[in-house]
Amino acid sequence: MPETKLVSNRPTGKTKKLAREFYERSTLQVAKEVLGKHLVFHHPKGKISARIVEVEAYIGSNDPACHAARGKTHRNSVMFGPGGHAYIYFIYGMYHCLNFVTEPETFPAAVLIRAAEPDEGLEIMQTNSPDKKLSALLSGPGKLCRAFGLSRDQSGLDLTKNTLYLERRENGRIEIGKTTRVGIKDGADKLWRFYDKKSSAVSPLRKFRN
DNA sequence: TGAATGATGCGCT
DNA sequence: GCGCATCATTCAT
Repeated sequence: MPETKLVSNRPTGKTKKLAREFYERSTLQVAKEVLGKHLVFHHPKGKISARIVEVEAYIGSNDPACHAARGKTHRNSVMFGPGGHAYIYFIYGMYHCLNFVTEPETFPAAVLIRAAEPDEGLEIMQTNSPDKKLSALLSGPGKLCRAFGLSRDQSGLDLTKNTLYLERRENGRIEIGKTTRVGIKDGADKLWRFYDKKSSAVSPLRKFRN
């Protein structure tokens, strides 16, 4: 968890950055409210941002699909810490997934960021990704991390600092769709996947119930 | 248009 | 060794 030294070009004064209190609440609540927020990453090559449109909740040791279900390990230890940190893990030999740790310290839970709409830093993302089409750049958790250049090296980053964080840039309501989570075996009954119904950037439709 | 599969490497039993 | 919070490709309908 290196604290990358990068200069923030965020304007001083009134900040839109979400604070610790946003994350240290009920995971389902945080998951729904993350929709429409902007994910910002100060990549070594420049600023990248995207509007989050699809998430999933993984909640505590009683959720069999949650990485914390079988206790604390080196990999998942970030989830047991305070909310407002990044939990990034390596999966399927070639992809990474980005999560925001939620709930107060010792309660292991997180929100998986599954898809977003590209905003700033398009060229950087296109350089990082073999995909050139904007619509496909961030439409899936593995692709999102690849385009952003996020890996385990960034796991544990404090989202209240200036490298990786969330911003509130819009007001108004979002029409939220609710389905089962993708790609899991246990806990598949829970409707803990949330997405912006108006967005076309959600991950490819597989077999969702609603 | 949807199901099946291979790629690829780490974390944990 | 086995399984995995994925994705792109291949093959069948």
